[in-house]
Amino acid sequence: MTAQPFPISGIVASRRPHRKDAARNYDALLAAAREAFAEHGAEASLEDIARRAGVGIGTLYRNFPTRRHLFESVYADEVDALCQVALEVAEREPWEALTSWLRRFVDYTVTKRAIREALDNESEIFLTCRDSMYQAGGPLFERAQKAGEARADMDFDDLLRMVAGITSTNFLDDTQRDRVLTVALDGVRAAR
Amino acid sequence: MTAQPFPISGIVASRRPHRKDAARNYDALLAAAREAFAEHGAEASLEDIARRAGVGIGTLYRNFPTRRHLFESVYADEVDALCQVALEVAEREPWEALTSWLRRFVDYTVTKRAIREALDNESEIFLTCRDSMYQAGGPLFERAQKAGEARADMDFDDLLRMVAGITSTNFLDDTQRDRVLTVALDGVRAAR
DNA sequence: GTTGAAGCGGAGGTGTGCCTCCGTTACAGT
DNA sequence: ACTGTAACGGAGGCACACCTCCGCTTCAAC
Repeated sequence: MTAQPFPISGIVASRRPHRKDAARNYDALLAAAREAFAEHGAEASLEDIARRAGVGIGTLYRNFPTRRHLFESVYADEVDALCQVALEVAEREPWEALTSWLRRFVDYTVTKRAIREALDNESEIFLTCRDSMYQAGGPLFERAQKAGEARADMDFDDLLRMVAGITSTNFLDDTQRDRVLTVALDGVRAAR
Repeated sequence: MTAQPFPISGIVASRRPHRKDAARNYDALLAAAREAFAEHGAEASLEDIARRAGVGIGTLYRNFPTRRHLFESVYADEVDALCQVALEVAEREPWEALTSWLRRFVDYTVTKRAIREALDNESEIFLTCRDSMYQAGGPLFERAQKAGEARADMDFDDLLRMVAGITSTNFLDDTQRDRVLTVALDGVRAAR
C-alpha cells in the first residue's frame, strides 16, 4: 500500500473489520450501499441494501448503527479515492492538472446521484412547462447572442442546465452562490 | 388579468376548481405542497401536506390523484410566474435582461430544493472528508492561480461548489455536461 | 481438534405513509 | 327557502421500512 497522506485514508482503512467473514460482509454492504444510494438517493431502503449485499439486516446494523454511518462510509471511500487521484495528476501542467482532477471529481460526484431528482420528465405537463420556459427565456438569450454579449457556441438549454446545476447545490450563503454564478456567467459572456 | 401568451398559463388557470370551498382548498393544498416539497424534497408526506393545508387526505386525493399530479401543479405554478417575469424584463438591455431573468430563475428554482440533499454536514466525519478533499485539491487550484491561469477573486470552495452544482443536474448526455462545464471553467480562467 | 467469543440472520413489534370508501356537509341554482 | 349534487374528511386496511433481540453459526487462537 502506498503512503496515505490524507486524514481520511486512515479512517477508511481502520473501519474494516478483521475477521474474514466480517470483512467480506462489510465490503459487500459498502458496495451494495453505493449502488443503492446512486439509484434511489440517500433515502434508499436499508433492508434493500442488506438484501443486495446478501446479508441479514442485523449484520448491516452491527456494522453501521445508523443510516448516516453507512452513508458516511460510502462517501468517505469516494473521497479517499479522489484524494489519491490528486497525487497522480500533480506532475502535469497547472491548469491541465486542475481540470483533469476536477473532471475526476465529477465522476466521483456522480455517485451522489442522491442529489439528483427523479425528474426525468417524460410526462406531458413537464414538456409543456419546458416549452413555455424556453419560449419565455430563449429569445432573451438569442438577443444577447445577436448583440455579441453571449457566446455563440452554446444554446439556451446548455445555459439553463448550467444555472440550474449551480443553483441546486448548497452554498455557505447567498453571497457565495452569487459569486459562483457570476464566475460561470463570465464563461458564457462572449470574448470582447 | 393580462394576456397569457404561454401554453402553461392556460393549464394552470383551468385546473382551479369553480366552487368556492373547493377553490380555497385547492389553493391551500398547493401552498402547503410547495412548502413541504421545499422542506422535505419531492418525497414529502402527502398526509403531512393535507394536514398543513387543513384539509382531509381525501380532499388532497380528489384534487391530485397522484403525487406526480401535485408535484407537477406546484412546478407549473412556478414556471408560469417565471414566464411572466420574462415579459417584464424584455425592454432592458440584452445582457442585463438575460441575467436578471436568470437570477429570477434561480429564485424560483430554489423551490426545487427537492434536488438538494439533507447533507448539511455537521458531523465529524464529513468535516474530515472535507479537510482531506481540500488538502488534496486545494494546492492544485492555488498552483493554477499562481501560474496566472485561474482568476484570483474566487477560492477553492467556490470552485468545488460550482462544479458540484453543475454536475448534480441531469443533462441530455455526457457531451452536454462536458460542454457546459467547459463554459463555466472558461469563467474561472483568468483573463489573459 | 477444541472451544469460546465474535459474528450472523431474520422473525417480529412498532411506526408511518399510501390510498379507498362512504356517511356527512356545504354550496349554488332555482 | 329548498334541494340535488359536488365536495369534504378521516377511519381503516394494506404495505413497507425501521430496528431489536437472541438462538445459531463460523472463525481463529491455542
